[in-house]
Amino acid sequence: MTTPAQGLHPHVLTSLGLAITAGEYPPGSVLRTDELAERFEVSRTVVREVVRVLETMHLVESRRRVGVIVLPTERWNVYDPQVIRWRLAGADRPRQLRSLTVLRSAIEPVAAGLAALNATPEQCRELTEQALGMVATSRGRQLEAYLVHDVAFHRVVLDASGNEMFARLGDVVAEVLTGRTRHQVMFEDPDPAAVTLHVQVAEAVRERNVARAEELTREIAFGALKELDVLAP
Amino acid sequence: MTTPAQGLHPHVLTSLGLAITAGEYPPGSVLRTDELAERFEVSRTVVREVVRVLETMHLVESRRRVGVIVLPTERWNVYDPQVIRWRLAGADRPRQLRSLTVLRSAIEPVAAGLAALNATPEQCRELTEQALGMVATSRGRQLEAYLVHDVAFHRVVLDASGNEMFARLGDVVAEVLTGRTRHQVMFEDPDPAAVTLHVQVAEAVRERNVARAEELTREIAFGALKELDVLAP
DNA sequence: CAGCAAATAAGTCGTACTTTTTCTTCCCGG
DNA sequence: CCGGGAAGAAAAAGTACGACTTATTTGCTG
Repeated sequence: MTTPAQGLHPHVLTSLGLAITAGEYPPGSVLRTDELAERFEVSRTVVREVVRVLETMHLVESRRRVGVIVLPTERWNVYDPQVIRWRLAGADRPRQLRSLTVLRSAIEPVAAGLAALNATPEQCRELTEQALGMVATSRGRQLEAYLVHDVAFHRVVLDASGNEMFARLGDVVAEVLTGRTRHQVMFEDPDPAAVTLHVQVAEAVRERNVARAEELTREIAFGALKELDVLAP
Repeated sequence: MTTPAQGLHPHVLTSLGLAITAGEYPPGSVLRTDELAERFEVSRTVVREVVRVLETMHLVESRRRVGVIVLPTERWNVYDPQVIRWRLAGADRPRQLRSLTVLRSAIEPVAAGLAALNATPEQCRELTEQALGMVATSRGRQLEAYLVHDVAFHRVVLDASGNEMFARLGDVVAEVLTGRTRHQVMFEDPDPAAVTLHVQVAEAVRERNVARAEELTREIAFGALKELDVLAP
């Protein structure tokens, strides 16, 4: 139940973070620092630091004479990679995966367009390489190897966009892709059409074809949405 | 120079956060906790909590026997509202505003499309109301009042999308719009074309016209990009 | 060059004290 | 007799300080 922990703070932080994001403490619940200190067998100092961190994630709010109050989901800092990881580990993983995939479908086409505008030759090369890697590993149950190339590909696109907000979404995309491979129904080899699309995106970026890079990426995103049946019934 | 402060922790946090995001300590700089404690005239306890918070924002990294190391920009949690506010207060405000506007241009059209699909009657009403408010305040130097409606409008769209990742971007959009009004060259009344577009978006959402809502919002975003000349020279 | 020893700064702990906020109680006036 | 408000008590977070632990680096020595 408890994480192995190297360092007390990380241990308590992940334990509490997981518990809260899992809905173990409904919004409005009140925790007390010394109660937590006792429960985790650490000093109040450690608990306080953890609470401060959870507070910046807007998972909780600390009020004098009251305690540490769990905040409703709408307040949570859902872009915090740690929060994302916690939530993906929990029960509403599917819902979370949908939200994030919709986000991807909005961001990645635009990012790809910008990448076609801004990618360095090195990035173009890297992109092509990863796309070819995807082709090479797309058959014969090499899902793990395929995943590595897939993640790398999307990361390069986001980086090459030249927009830092997009670039920082690399981790999120990585989580989504990893989650999909490992937990979704993906006994089959990847869709050949998707693989082809990736190769074509690499091409489009190399040829500085903004509209085409954007449109092709839109198709990839569309595929991902279909896979999770986010689309209307 | 120092913030008024209600509570030591917030004071030290904002001071240090602002200093770091302003580039006052270049990446790789090393701070020591008791040096900071002395400088801010607070106990090491408070400094440690602050450092822990800055650590979750990936502004710094704390290493034993070394100290607190300032991380490079690429590591920063640029989606953290606090970090955004700090950076918008600093020198690279223009660059920041561009990044965020590009992000908006990717997100908001998709959000508007989803809003057309998912908005409640109440949200449709709210949307129309804000759009009309924009019309009413778009002439005669009522920039502040106009801003209120503009912010509210975009917030409703993001909320109505039904996607929590989009919804949480409301604050970011608010910051961008506020920043634009207050610091950009905006002595003129708002562009009438933009105002009309907002009214039309409200219409499209009400009529459940997904494609039209998306396309109109894309035009709004395009206008915002043009305003900051993000577009290619 | 390997390995050991010392120095250093963060990590942890316990306790004492302060401050803010809320709950209780009691008194006064209506 | 009841309501309201002020004074007081209580509870929990916020802050401080000092002692001790532990990991890591540096540098010395064999």
